[in-house]
Amino acid sequence: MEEMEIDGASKPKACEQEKEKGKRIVALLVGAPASGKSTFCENVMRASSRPWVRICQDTINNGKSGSKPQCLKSAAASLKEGKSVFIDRCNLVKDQRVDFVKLGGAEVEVHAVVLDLPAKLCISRIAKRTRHEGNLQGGKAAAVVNRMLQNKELPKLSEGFSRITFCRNETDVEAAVNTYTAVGPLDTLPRGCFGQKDPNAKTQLGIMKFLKRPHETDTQDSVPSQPTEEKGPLCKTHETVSSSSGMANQKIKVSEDPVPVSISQDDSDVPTLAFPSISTADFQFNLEKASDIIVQKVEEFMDKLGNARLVLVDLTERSKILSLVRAKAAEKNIDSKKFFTFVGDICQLYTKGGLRCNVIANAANWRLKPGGGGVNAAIFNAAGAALETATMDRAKTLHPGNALVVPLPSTSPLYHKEGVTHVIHVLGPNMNPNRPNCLDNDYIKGCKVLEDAYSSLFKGFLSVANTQVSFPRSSGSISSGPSKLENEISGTKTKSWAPCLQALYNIAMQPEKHNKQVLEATDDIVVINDMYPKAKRHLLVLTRTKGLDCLADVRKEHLHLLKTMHEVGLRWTDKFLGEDASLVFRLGYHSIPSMRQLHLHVISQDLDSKHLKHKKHWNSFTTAFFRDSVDVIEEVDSHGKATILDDNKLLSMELRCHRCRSAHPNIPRLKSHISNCQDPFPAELQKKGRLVPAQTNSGIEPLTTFP
DNA sequence: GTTCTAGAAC
DNA sequence: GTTCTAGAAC
Repeated sequence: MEEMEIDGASKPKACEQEKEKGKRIVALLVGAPASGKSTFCENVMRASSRPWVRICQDTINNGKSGSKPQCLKSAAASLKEGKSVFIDRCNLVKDQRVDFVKLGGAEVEVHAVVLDLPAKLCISRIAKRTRHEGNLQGGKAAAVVNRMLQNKELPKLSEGFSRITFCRNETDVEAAVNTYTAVGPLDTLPRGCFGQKDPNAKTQLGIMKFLKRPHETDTQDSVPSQPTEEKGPLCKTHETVSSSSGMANQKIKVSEDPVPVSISQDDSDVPTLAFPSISTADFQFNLEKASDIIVQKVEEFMDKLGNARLVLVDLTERSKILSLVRAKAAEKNIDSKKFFTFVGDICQLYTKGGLRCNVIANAANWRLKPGGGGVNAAIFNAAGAALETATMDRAKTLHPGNALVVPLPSTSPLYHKEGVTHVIHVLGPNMNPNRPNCLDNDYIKGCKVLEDAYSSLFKGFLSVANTQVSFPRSSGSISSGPSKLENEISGTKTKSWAPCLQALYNIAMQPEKHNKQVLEATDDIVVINDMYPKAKRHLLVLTRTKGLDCLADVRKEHLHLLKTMHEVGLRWTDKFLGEDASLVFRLGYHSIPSMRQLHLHVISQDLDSKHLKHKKHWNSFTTAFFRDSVDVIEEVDSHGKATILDDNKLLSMELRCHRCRSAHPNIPRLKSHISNCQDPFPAELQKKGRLVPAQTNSGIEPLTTFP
């Protein structure tokens, strides 16, 4: 069909049909390692309507690094298919670029995008990438990056580029991403040099685009105003109620035309947290009590807010919680500039409501996963995969009363459409018996948890508000707070080991269906052998309580259960010790388990098993990551919850013998050591019955049992 | 949770 | 060349 040659050295000929497609683009990324080249490509490709292909020398060879000719060949082939290509390799000197420039022709224009970021930023990113490996990559990386940058030759138009974009900081990069994202299949970009390099440079499109009101942008997904498509109550409620009392709904007109009406120009820079009422929807928390708590907590935080604002949001003006809160806030004379209620969709506050909120709160579930309904589903939906990834990078679970601040990657639609820079997940108390951790109408506990939830939320917001400018400005003097670095997170990986994650849960729920594995079952617990024992004897005591998935979920009401599990575990150690008196046992929980459903490990301290293969296996049983059952019981008894040591460092710590504490370079050497080490266990372990030996040897305190 | 494997470490 | 690990994939 098409006749052009794919040999990189010969320029492709245009044929008539192709003119209709618009010109293809070869965009050479130019930048040091970790300057963000791949991220740039991914960010553009995620949202662009133009067919792009990223040609990455590091992965072109079936995921392995390949050669320049391979890249050239692949680029030519993609161009032939009508696609535009990103050349994702350093391209720091002219010689490395020249062959790619030759791909250009009548129907193919060649661009350079220069990610000329500070060397120290690239180096720190590399260090970050490899830090957990515990080697000295950081130092080496610094030398490599510095040397590469010393020899760099910035591209010039005279090399044959029709357009060069220089990015000197992350704001420039964002702008360039926006610019390239907006180039549709038939569009072209202005020719020339853009960015600070050229004094005659025109202002970059990207920044202007952002500063325009959203309906004016020409991004691919902006559609003509069609109010009939709107789903939320906003389209029915055209004007929010304003009361003449001290506390009012912010007076915003929402017309048929979804053009936002700014409250005032100044407001766009005010750090603003929009939050839904926590726990009052699906979790069925009493509205009166909830509104009291909201107002009380808002009042507490009022004088810490500075110029920041809090906005309680609900979908409908008939919202009971909004009117309750409004009335109570008015009663307390709370400054309505700093705190007000707002009717609208929390995912479209700016585009549909004209309200700028740089931070929004999500009424999350304990797993921090999308789904369910209501606000959680809506926010994850609107924010895209980037939020899910960014969230999972920070935490896997959240327990009631807590909040988790997640900087929103700039790739998220919520970021570029709504100006949301952070999402704060909050989990409140649950009064709905059909949801996990139901408090069974215990409002004493419930109110405490809800108070904690709002405190955590507002604290999280303040930490964000204090460290960043809420919205990009035209001046280019954007303060790049610490959170900016987080935009590096690239995000489409999703984890899908759900089936094995559920295995323990399934057994606990239906032990009768797992006869072969179950050693013992009562109404409260199930005992099984660990499927991959990490010692001669290793079994698990599972709770059968629904919604009790891990140690973080454990509260005082589970104290009796914890004691039962411990007693059952001890009973099994008796049996094993009768068979082999040389064994010593330890009973405890992993701080963050991999598998769902709270389970107590009962594990012999030989730690002699072919299944113990990795550092994290070893460290999960021999560092503070392993929480001794006796300690957990004591902590839950006295503080209502157990200490969770959720620190990846613990699992990647150096390998040390659990008896003599000597360090070993790798698992095989460690194993060979422990097979001979006869040292006594550390004194710490010999206290409080953390160790369970055959009999009470001298020096080891008697077992702790729980009546 | 395990398995697989590239590439680092030796 | 062989051993070992970390990370991806499942």
